[in-house]
Amino acid sequence: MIVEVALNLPLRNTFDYRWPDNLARFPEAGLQVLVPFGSQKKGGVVVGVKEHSSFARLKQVETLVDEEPLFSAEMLELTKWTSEYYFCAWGETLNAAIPGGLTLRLRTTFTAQSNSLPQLEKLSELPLSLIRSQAAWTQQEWLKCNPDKHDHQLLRRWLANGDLRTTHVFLGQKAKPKMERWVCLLKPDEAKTAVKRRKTKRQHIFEILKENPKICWSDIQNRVNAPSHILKKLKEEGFVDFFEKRIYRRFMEGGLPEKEPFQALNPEQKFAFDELSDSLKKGAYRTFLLEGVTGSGKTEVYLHAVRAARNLGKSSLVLVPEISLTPQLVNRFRSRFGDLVAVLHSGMDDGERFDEWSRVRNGIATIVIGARSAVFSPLKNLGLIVIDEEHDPSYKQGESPRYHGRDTAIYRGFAANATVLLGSATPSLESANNVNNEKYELLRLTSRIHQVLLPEVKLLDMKTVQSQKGSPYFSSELVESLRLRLLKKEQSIVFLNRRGFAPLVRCSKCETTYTCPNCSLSLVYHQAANQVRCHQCDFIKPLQNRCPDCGTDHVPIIIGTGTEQVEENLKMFFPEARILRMDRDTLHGKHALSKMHDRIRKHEVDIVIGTQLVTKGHDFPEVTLVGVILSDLSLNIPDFRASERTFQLLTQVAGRAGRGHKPGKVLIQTHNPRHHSLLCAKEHDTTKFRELELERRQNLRMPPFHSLSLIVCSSPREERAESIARELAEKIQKIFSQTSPVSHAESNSKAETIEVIGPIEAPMKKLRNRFRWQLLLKAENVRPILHLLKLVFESVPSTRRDELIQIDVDPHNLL
DNA sequence: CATTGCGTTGGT
DNA sequence: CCAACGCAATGG
Repeated sequence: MIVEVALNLPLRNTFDYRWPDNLARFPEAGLQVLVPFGSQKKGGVVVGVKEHSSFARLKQVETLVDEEPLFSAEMLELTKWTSEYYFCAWGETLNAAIPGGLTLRLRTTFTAQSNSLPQLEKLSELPLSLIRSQAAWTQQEWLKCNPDKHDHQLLRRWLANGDLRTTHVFLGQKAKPKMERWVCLLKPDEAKTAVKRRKTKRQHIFEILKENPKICWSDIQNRVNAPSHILKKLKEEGFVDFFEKRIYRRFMEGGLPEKEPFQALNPEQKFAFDELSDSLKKGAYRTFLLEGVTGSGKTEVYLHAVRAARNLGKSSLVLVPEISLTPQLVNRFRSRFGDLVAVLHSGMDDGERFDEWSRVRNGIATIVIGARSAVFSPLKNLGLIVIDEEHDPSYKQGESPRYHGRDTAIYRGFAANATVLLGSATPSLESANNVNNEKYELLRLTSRIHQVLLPEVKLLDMKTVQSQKGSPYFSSELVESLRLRLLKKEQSIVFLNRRGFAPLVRCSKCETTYTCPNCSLSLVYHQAANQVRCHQCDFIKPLQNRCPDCGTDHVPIIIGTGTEQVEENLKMFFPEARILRMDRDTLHGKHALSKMHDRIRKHEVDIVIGTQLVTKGHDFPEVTLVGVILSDLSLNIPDFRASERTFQLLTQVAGRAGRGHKPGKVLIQTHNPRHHSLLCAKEHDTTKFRELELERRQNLRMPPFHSLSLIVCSSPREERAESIARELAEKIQKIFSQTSPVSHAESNSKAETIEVIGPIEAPMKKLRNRFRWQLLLKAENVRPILHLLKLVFESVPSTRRDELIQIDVDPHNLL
């Protein structure tokens, strides 16, 4: 038999291998295997089994990793669709679909072929001592010695001359099932040697076993001191037997939360639920968009829908943006469904994630709640998919495979005849448009539960409003409102979507702003560390009183503001207030975010200042004021989605105000008080915003009315990035002209026309020392674009080792 | 992506 | 003359 294997490489094709007889089982699609590849070995997944191959000389599969397929037919189909739609290698998607701990690990070892390697003494110190001490060493050990350029050169020469050989050893997977040893009683101790006054340990063990005929080894050890040799003896004598039992590591602290009853639904929730329940019963694919303001009880609808699916014997998948995946949310599900819930997110370690994933695969857990990649979780008999905060940009993966979690989930739902429920207070325009097109059905929750009113929103025009003494970034009205909340012992949130102290640093002499040496970006000043940092790469430099450009000693000028500075200002205005800054710089450790949420809920802080992090997470009932500083930041980004993003951020953060019984107030400081994003956010008018923005998008010929794909060419050399992009553009033009007159006429029908924008320099011209040029493809439909991409990349354009062509279908970041 | 082989350059 | 490097192809 011959198998087709998909490898985790950016290659469009699969590779055929012979299936040797000595493997433990017959070939089957979905099995994970280790195969020889060129002079190396690679992990891969069997995606097809066949009898003939068009290749004459086939190598054979080397190792079968597990006797059970890692992927079901359904998952193979879903990952295949994902890689075709997002134009990436199947193997890459397969790799993204499994928990990281299951990726196959290989070790490369170098072995010296003779006692003396030529020119050994030329090595630098550390590598030399390594090689002197051992004749074989691993690549890891070698890299640990920090070999320099010449050391690498020498190594390569040895390999070329045959002085050194490399071998690749298969190490298996990092994550392994955790086993526990159990003891079970086979027969009671006949010889009742109860002569002695004190119980022997042996008798004690028998007593325990009499109570619990099957018990964990460590439980016995906890109750009887050091019984391991006694237990071994008992086994030899045939009284007991040992067996191994798999245990599942859990990320959640503590046990299960207390069981909580389902809340009664209000009429709107009930209507939405009935629709969902109806659809679940019919078992045909349908997608609903549940639009409901913050606090309108969307989660309760999700919970009821999950229960309805469960009552039908169906499993449920709940997708949530990474940062809203807090214990509060998870506990709401766990308090209703207990251990049927599996949680998958990036904060877990490999073992935990592997175990949660295994619980899903083994059918122990039938409800998954997780971030983007959970869309690939191995649920069987899927009935319901919920995508919470459907509009959230974090659903789009920034690196290959560049899939959109929501759109992939919808495809999965379609393929599985499931009911899909998208939830948001501020639906994406894509989804809004799909409602208009009748692809989705709209469900609405218009009132906040407990009759809480929507907060009053006020726009403060920073051009006319009086600003606070001491800080040009605060209006006196915001400061006074904050003061009032402090007096009333109520909480406030100040939102500013920029971290650090100040976004610009300038030399007072030559007036140049400090820029990142690796990226075309300004360096951001961070006061706590007295450093300037690049927010795109890892560049960090202490701030010195010497200009890096002109070299003169001077005091740098700091321009603009960030969360760090706002925190400092607030401390100055309100020395006695308890202030919490919440941004990526204050977030340390895996439970940091939920700890901060806890502190806010316990009213241990008065004012929270933060970036987007404060817009998510769960309700803080005591917050009655939200202030937004520089609300125009997201508006000024040169991206067609800037106004959508701004509207969503403002609505989201405004929704933080007034969730308890006290009415909330929102103050938005802006320089664009007439912009529709701000005006609609002020009026809580998502419908109007949608209408205006959809019209704008139609005029711009942008999504959701047109489909985009972005091709980014990057190289350390600027002219190469440009020439690759130009080469691609030429190739595209050639394909356009080659299309035969007939099909060209067809393709000239409006729906098939593809517009090529570029090649142009990317807005962020340089990133991490790579220059970037881009091409944007635009058409009314994705299909012709995908077809074109296929033709263009049929023959791979020649790129060098350090050059890249990245393709992003439905891009969400055009910078 | 990593490796390999080939043709060029460049220095001895 | 070989070594070093850039470049393109290849992997089953």
